[in-house]
Amino acid sequence: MNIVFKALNDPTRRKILEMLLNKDMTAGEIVEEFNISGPSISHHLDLLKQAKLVVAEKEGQFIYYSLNTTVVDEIMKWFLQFKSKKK
Amino acid sequence: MNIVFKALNDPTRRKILEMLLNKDMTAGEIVEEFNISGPSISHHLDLLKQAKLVVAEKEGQFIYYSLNTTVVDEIMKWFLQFKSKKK
DNA sequence: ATAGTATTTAGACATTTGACTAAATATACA
DNA sequence: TGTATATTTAGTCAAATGTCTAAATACTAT
Repeated sequence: MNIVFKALNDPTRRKILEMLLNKDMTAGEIVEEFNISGPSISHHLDLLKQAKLVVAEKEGQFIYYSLNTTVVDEIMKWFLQFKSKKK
Repeated sequence: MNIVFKALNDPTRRKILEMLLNKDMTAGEIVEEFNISGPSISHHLDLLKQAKLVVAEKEGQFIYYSLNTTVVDEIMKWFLQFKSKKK
């Protein structure tokens, strides 16, 4: 839980998640979308991976990143308790 | 948006939100629930206030904190785009 | 007015974070 | 084998974060 909120607490990482909504991407393709060095993006991807928000799959010399939306369900559950609050 | 994710990225602050689900509380009452100094809790409350996740209302010498769940709707919307992802 | 309670503000400090460059690893291909 | 490409790991550094104590502010009541 902690790690998920941490992973989401960064605009770059949230942007990456949104980009992956459209299509799976290699680390290199993701890097091209930002004015941030490769190693920095790699670090962001690592955090997203730790939070299980993305999955990495090696394909030849590329590594494809894709969304793993199952963790979103868990987070949503946490938020839902606030939605059902009686006023 | 940024400030909301930031506010949520701390176990103490999330715990405070959960506590406020049950009842409105004064800063002092909240402090009693943690092994953290008053000023530190005050700072956490300030962040939650900035994110508009809580509302503070002065009542005599006390300040009552209560949930403001409308921001939750906005966050939920952000998460929903990932729920509707086709596989 | 004075003292006591509730809370915040200010300032200091250690830890965490996000960025960078340089180096390491892994794969592809000539 | 040797070189180019893709990506990560390692190490450094400045800025942000969470904690604390001390001091300031605001209200209550004697």
